[in-house]
Amino acid sequence: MNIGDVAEASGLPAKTIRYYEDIGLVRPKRGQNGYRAFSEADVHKLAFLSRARSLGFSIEDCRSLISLYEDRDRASADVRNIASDHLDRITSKIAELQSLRRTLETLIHRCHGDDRPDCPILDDLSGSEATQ
Amino acid sequence: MNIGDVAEASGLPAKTIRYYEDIGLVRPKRGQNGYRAFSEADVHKLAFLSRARSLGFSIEDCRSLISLYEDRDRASADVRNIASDHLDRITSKIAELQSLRRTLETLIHRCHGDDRPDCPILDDLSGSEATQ
DNA sequence: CCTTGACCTTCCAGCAGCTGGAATCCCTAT
DNA sequence: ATAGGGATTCCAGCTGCTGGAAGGTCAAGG
Repeated sequence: MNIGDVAEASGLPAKTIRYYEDIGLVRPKRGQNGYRAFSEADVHKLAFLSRARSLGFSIEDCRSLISLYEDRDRASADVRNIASDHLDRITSKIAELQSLRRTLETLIHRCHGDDRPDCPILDDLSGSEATQ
Repeated sequence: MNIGDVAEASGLPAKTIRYYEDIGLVRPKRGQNGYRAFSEADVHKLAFLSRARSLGFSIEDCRSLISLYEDRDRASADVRNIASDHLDRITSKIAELQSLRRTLETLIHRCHGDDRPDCPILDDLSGSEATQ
């Protein structure tokens, strides 16, 4: 299977697949013409990567997940730990963004948003203590 | 004022301040010794940047915000638009992360997390349709 | 006067995870 | 023979810094 077909099958751009080869996530064979020749297992792995990346796992997480996937003697706890850590990071990111959102909402709410220069948003940014 | 003092005063690392000069956000003068010589206005601007960045505004947003800040004839609507767009981006990012979080929570919840290899998380990633 | 140490300078490289583009090669069909 | 649609490599760039090397500067102490 050539890279274009694999791209279609896995949902990843060809560029990304080449990149994944670069960093050692997949190791397709090569034909006589120098083209990458992907096996079904390669395609499956790339689909796995596509799904894991879409769930926000880092490349390094993906590396670990794949090696666990390929290890028939794995402990599911190892997988769960990776996922839990990831979940924790997402949870704190959400909290952080929600805090930003609250602040921004307050500032935007206070600003008239008309053609006059008076602006509580800029006041806040410039450190004027005009809170209220 | 030397860069170290400004770093302290603005809350930005010296490296970052140099970087901001590189990309034209500040333009401190230079002393005979080649050291950057920051004015009070520079320090104020850097504090502004520090605050704006901590609110998640992009560098390009900051550029716009600063030019609005320095424009006495600005319309507060322009400021508010930048902030609103930013807020929208944050809001959709939050939604995206929350959706990820729900998925991950479900998967993690289903996984025993013991020393056996059986793992619904990997099943999901590998595309097995074992939903349930 | 010399040294030490804390500062400052520039420049180059690297982080994550791709993505775009150029130059070139290969394969198939007409 | 040629045209097109693949494929290949390699280099650069995105965001926003950050670390590190190699060197210049300054103030204080011996």
